[in-house]
Amino acid sequence: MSNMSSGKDEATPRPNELTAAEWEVMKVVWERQPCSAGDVQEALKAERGWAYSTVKTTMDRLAKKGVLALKRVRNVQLFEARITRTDAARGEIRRLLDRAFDGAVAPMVNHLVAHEKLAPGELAALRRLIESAETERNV
Amino acid sequence: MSNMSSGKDEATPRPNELTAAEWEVMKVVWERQPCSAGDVQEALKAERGWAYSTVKTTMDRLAKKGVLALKRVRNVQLFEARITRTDAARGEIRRLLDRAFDGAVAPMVNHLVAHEKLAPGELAALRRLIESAETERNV
DNA sequence: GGACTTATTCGACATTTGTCGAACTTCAAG
DNA sequence: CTTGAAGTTCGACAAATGTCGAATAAGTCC
Repeated sequence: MSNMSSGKDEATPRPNELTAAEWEVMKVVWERQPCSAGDVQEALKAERGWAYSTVKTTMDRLAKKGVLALKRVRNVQLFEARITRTDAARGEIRRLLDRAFDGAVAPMVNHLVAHEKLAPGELAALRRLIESAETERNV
Repeated sequence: MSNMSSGKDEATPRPNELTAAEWEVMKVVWERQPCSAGDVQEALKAERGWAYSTVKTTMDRLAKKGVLALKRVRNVQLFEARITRTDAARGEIRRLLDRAFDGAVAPMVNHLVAHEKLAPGELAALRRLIESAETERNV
């Protein structure tokens, strides 16, 4: 017992988990890929005061992890995401789900709805979303 | 500028974030607190093969962080949680929310409902939960 | 070609986390 | 008091993360 997903291993044996810093740069990459380390550093200069090398190191590690693809054009390296933001989010959620909610989705959503602030309209939107999900199931 | 905190630093300046290992021991503590490091090690012996010192170190760090309270009884130390599991979950969710969803709750719930597997009944339960939340708002 | 501007490469360092083992302190008994 | 078992303290270590700066390599322009 205690197994996992039915075999389907590709180039990413271990789940793609991004660290805080990695998320920061990935967000920029997803927005303006393909882009160079300089582009990202530029974009983040305001919020984070990261030095070029900090950003570059993070991106290199990301590339080593297979999260970013890299190709050179002239003397510049252009990075592109190998995973979508949704994929990354899913990995993150899985981790949280396992760590804090023993893998159960419902309790987590429950917690979100019960303890986090949701704008009035968001609740309605969520209800609609769930309703459509239910309908989908019953079709 | 940027920062004039009306001096109010106590024991928990920064949000309580627990690491994977810490969650593991905290889950046990929440279940059978007050308890000793030995108790926790015992309880986790099956799943994790952790040595006593591993568990103890983790608990000490937790205590240092202020997440666990400690009192001695004779020559034994008994630990007790200073935060509830819900608090911890909230901290975890906040972190994920900020990291991956730019702080927006709705997109996260959306993702959960749309991409994670939910048992048929769970959707209904969730819908009910949301409905009651909506009602609460309108009362 | 030389001077500049840009990127890139590498290696470093401080922290945090995951994991321990060895040495030492206490108690309760014999 | 002597002996153990049970518990505690400390210090270590490797790997992962956050962050850089200095030394290099590559183009660009006159």
